Amino acid sequence: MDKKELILQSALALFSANGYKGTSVRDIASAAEVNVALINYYFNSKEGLFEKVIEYRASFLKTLFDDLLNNTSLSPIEKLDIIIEKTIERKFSDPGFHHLLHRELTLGRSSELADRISDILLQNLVPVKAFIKKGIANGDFKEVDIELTITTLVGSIHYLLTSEIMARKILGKKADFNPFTNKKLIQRLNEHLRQLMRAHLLK
Amino acid sequence: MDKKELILQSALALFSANGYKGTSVRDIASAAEVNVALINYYFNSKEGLFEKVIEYRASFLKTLFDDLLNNTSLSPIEKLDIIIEKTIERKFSDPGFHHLLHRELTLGRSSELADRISDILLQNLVPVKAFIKKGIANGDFKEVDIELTITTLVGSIHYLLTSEIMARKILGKKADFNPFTNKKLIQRLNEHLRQLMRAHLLK
DNA sequence: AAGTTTATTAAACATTTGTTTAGTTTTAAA
DNA sequence: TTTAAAACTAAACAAATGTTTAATAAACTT
Repeated sequence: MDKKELILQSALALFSANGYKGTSVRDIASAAEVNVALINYYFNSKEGLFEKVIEYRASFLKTLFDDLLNNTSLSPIEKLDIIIEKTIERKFSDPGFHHLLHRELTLGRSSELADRISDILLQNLVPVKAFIKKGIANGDFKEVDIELTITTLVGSIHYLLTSEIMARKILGKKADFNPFTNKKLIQRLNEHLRQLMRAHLLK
Repeated sequence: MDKKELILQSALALFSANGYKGTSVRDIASAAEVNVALINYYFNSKEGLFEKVIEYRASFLKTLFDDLLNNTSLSPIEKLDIIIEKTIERKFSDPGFHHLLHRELTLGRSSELADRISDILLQNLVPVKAFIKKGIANGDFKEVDIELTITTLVGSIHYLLTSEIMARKILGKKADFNPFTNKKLIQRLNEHLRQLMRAHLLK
């Protein structure tokens, strides 16, 4: 198999689990079963690899709301439900990667990287913002604070994914409960956010 | 001044800004202007210092809702507003420390520490949970998903504090806007959450 | 004042870190 | 098949890491 790809995969897994500083290039090389020097050969530096890892994985995150939201056969409520569902799906599909992004974002590190990461996180929010704005203009929605409404939507999901231990404690579950893979929790979150957003947005 | 305290203060600032792995004991010693060996003398190890730092700062976070929520002269709506205000205040009072807690929580590190951190974060949510539960039983509130409602409240605030860059982009602000200290933003967030929670909870 | 604990220090220690070098093997083109 | 580029490797490098040691200074105790 392509060793370059193997390095990217191993690095993604290790960075996600242990953080950037918590992962050594030797850890990565060992996991990918390649020579350490190959990392510098392909990616110049550990930092270079890190950037490529984010680029590599970020492409999976695009869910392209645009088509859905421009579909005129759907009611605003139906569109809202889809937004909620897709946003949950995206975050739950890889909590580790989201942790990675947010961890680096909260550090005082290179603002160029922070800039790129925040762009990745934000790209899916732009069409949602436009959708709510349009809904208000149409009179479908109440005059809410658009930006903070989006923050609430994403923040609710994100906070539940903070950590397994945290989620278990909030929900009052036992140690055998895995919040990151539990289908019932995903459904429960969908119902909560649908209810919340309906009450918040609809007149 | 007490050198032990100086170390704790410097360590808190550096761990908050650069993360646990991103901070060396020499960085801390240098900032506190003490000899490196003093860290091990007082705290045995870097890890030991880290735990003491969290303990040291966590005590500031207790806002004691209990008194407020047991005050019968306040209406449920007034209590709700206070909860929102105090929760925002607490998070905004030290975003760096919250970042520190959450960063370590998302890592696969020692689950004993993760346990303690999640307890710190959760301690203020317990009385809120009881408050909503009581409100539902009284008929003041709708039958909402209590745990996820709390998640929404805290998650909304937390997400806005993810990073300065992120907050600026979400809100469409320029580089000179500091979301962490901006009083207007705090007020705006208060208004948003009041509106949101009223629509969500009240019949 | 003598003795004893506590506070503080400079230096050394053993690992681990990311990176480079200089060489070998493999692949592919001419 | 010769040649050149690409892929890969073992070893070494310099710097940074957390921790310990052995010694000294300061602060109490008796």
